[in-house]
Amino acid sequence: MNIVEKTEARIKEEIVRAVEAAELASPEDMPSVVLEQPKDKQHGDYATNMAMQLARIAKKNPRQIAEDIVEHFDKSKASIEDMEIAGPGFINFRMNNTYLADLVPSILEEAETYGKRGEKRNERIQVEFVSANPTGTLHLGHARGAAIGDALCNILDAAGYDVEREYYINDAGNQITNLAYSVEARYMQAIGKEWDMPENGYHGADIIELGKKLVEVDGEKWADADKEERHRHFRETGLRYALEKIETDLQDFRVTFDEWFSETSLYEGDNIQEAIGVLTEKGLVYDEEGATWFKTTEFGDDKDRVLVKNDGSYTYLAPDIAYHKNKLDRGFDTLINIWGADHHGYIPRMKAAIQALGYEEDTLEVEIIQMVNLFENGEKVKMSKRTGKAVTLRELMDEVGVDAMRYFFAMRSSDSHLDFDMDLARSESNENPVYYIQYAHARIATMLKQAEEKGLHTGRFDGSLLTSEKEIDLLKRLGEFPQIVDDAAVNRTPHRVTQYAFDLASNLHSFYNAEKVLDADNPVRTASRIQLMQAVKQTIKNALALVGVQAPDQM
RNA sequence: GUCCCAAUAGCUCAGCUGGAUAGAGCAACAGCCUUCUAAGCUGUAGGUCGUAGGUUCGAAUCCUACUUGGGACGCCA
Repeated sequence: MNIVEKTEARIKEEIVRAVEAAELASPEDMPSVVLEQPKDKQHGDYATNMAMQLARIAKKNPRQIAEDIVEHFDKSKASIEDMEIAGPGFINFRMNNTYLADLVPSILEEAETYGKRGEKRNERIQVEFVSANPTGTLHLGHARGAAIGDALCNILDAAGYDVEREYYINDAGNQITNLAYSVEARYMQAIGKEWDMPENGYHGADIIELGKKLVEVDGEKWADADKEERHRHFRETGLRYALEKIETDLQDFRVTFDEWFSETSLYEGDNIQEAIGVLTEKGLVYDEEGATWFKTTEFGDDKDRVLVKNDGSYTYLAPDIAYHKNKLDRGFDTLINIWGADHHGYIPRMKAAIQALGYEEDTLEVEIIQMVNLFENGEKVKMSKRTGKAVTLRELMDEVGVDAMRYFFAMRSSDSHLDFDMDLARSESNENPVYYIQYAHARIATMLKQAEEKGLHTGRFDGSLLTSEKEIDLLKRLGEFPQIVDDAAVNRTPHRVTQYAFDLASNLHSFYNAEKVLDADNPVRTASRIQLMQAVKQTIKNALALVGVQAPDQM
């Protein structure tokens, strides 16, 4: 806990104590204390609505309750200068804000761990995201999923959860067979044979290229090879090639995974039969019209779902249930799946599976990522100019850079559609929030460098000199950071962090224009402000790191 | 037809699990560089929170119905 959190906790404790002392509520009836920072500074530094919450319990007028609380409140318990009752019964606290300056040395000491929770929560969370089929390149939907998923993982980790990132490789279905046949066809064509592409083949240029490459590597040795062996080979190489490409794209996008989980591995073990077995034992499986069904309606789904088709093969759901059983068997407390909006209809049956396997419905959380629309020159970009197909993650990365993409994709609540303005993302101006924030960081870097050149960089820190309005604003903002991270983690809302970085940058720019840091005539204040700047710089960097954005020292 | 998400300033969006006069950014208007990066700052203007009900001390927030936009409703993955 930093000094701000400690102070807030102390105020809350004292509110509870005062309520009890005034005999307004017993401990059982005690509402949870809400302490908020009023939007309007006129209302003080903190406010609580406790009196209103108690109105029903104490059966008294809220303003009268507020007076009782204030009467029994010991102001010396926290750095409280003044209290007042306002509006319908708010109690406003005006703080003696000098305590805030203690933040600076503590942030500098914590450095890159500032914002991170000290103690672990002992909760293991697995986040599965991207999981794009290995049959093509990653497009923008995957990119947003990757940006939000990775940011969420960073945030959960910072908030004290044990996090594992996983990518589920759909390497077992028909699509992979099609991929194998497509690679085979391109290989054969590359050595001059007439060979038709499969009906649902992948016609992308990359597969043509792969065909040629395989000829370079192996010559014509596969032309007359045993059919089964040949198919296995093209299947494996096609897969490996596609996965490598995906992994490279993601790495360049600064997203890495702890685990790449293969669907095929579920088939190799007895996992799918086992999972179906568990459901069968519970009487949740039946046969009808030659297929095997899972009674998902028992758990609120619209209709029951097929597990085994009448041709004996599994639907997608069957291995997916086995997969989730596997995840649960690995001992995670919570599973978070990040899915595109087009998969939301799948949630009820997957939640049904989780419950059928004997777990609480909430053990699985599904975060739905809404669609991305690209805009350029004010117009919607439907297709890539280069390929005529959907714009890929790689293309956009080349166009606007990773920082802009990571920030833009994470900056909106995930359940709201995202309009991605390419001109804005590329723009090097204050309109672009990424530049705005990075510029704040770079500005500080410049100041620090000059301070060093002028020999002003060393000196005693005296927090009592940081009392201007802008300095207090900055300090308050700095103090919020751990709580923001915590909120973003608990509510699964990474955009809170992008928002915070922007607000902090805004406070910095505002301070910068109002006050001068480097002042040779005032070395102690200069040293104190330099350390404040270092704390701001560190915090901006930490916040950006959570969402995968770099913090350069110069622009 | 059923289900999910959205609807807040001209535009793009926040709104911290029900609180005070609903906030940012952009666009508009008016200012600020002999001073640490003007890629910045300060100010003004801009709102019936989609509509209608309901819940209560109090609703953008919770409930119901409706309207509009997007998506999903396979023995595809």
